[in-house]
Amino acid sequence: MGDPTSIVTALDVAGYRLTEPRRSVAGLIADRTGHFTAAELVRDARVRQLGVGRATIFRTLEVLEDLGAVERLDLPSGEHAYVGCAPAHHHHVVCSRCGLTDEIDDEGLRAVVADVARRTGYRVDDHRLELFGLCPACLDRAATPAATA
Amino acid sequence: MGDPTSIVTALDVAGYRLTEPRRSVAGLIADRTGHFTAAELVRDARVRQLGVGRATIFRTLEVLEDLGAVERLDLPSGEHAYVGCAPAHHHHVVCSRCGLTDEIDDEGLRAVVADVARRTGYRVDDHRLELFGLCPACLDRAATPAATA
DNA sequence: GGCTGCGTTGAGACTCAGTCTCACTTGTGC
DNA sequence: GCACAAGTGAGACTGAGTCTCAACGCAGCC
Repeated sequence: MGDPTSIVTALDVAGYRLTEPRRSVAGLIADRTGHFTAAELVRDARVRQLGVGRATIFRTLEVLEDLGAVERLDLPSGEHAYVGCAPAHHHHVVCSRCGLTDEIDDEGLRAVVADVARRTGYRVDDHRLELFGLCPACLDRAATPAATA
Repeated sequence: MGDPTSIVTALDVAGYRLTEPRRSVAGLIADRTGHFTAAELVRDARVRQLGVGRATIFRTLEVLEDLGAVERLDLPSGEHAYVGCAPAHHHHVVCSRCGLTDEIDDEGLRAVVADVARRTGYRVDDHRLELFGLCPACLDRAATPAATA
């Protein structure tokens, strides 16, 4: 995503302290294009010698998830991953090859959820939709015979 | 769900051996109405003194998931749970209070998925929808003032 | 029914994600 | 600059899930 400022701002606005470790984690997340696991951030922090502890990374991710600055995904493999994203209700389509994610708005799904609620009698409070497939770039690469090796 | 036969049959049809531990696990799953975790099955097996090992329960769940006889859910808490279900593509609505689950067919969602694919350029191969809320029984209970304690 | 091969099993060691505790540090308001 | 609460790092801990390996037992064959 490239810009840690929005994450830092979100923390500031929510009344959290802007500490050095939190800025570092924001930077790590900003440098990620696709989804990432907590373990990957821990590894990144170690490689860059940021001196940020494991516990801090988990805590910061938890705070950022609360703020909606990152969202948690459950990959088909069962892994828990995160993506940096805008703090509004939406869903993600995830490239199974390169890990790139795109945000999808809630528009079409709302009718589906309402329909399910009507048919089952449930009151639906929360929902999660995740789509997995190939992003346009990976589709292109897959279509080019030379690249299939 | 009440009937372990369908699970046992699914194993048989797929060419898996019908062993005593597998029948036991099928029985445990059949006795469950809502979702359950692997850890719960392990506990159940120990309580009923079935002599089924932890590893066997994990392995059997993996096989049954492959066969589509159970499906894995990711609860909002981050826990991995399973539900026994029919081996056809569908989704689940889960009661956050009692854990009851209902199956939803894929009907309305297909258009949403197609629309997302068109707009993002992704080729969507797989998707997962999970709805969380209150089942009709829990809604009733919540509406009865005496029961809200 | 007995034999045999190999798929399956249980026990337990292991890995790894995530949580918790606690003494120490640091950001922020005054 | 100071005080204090929020935040931190280290590391112990927990629990889910995996892996290994010797032993077991199901199912096909005679």
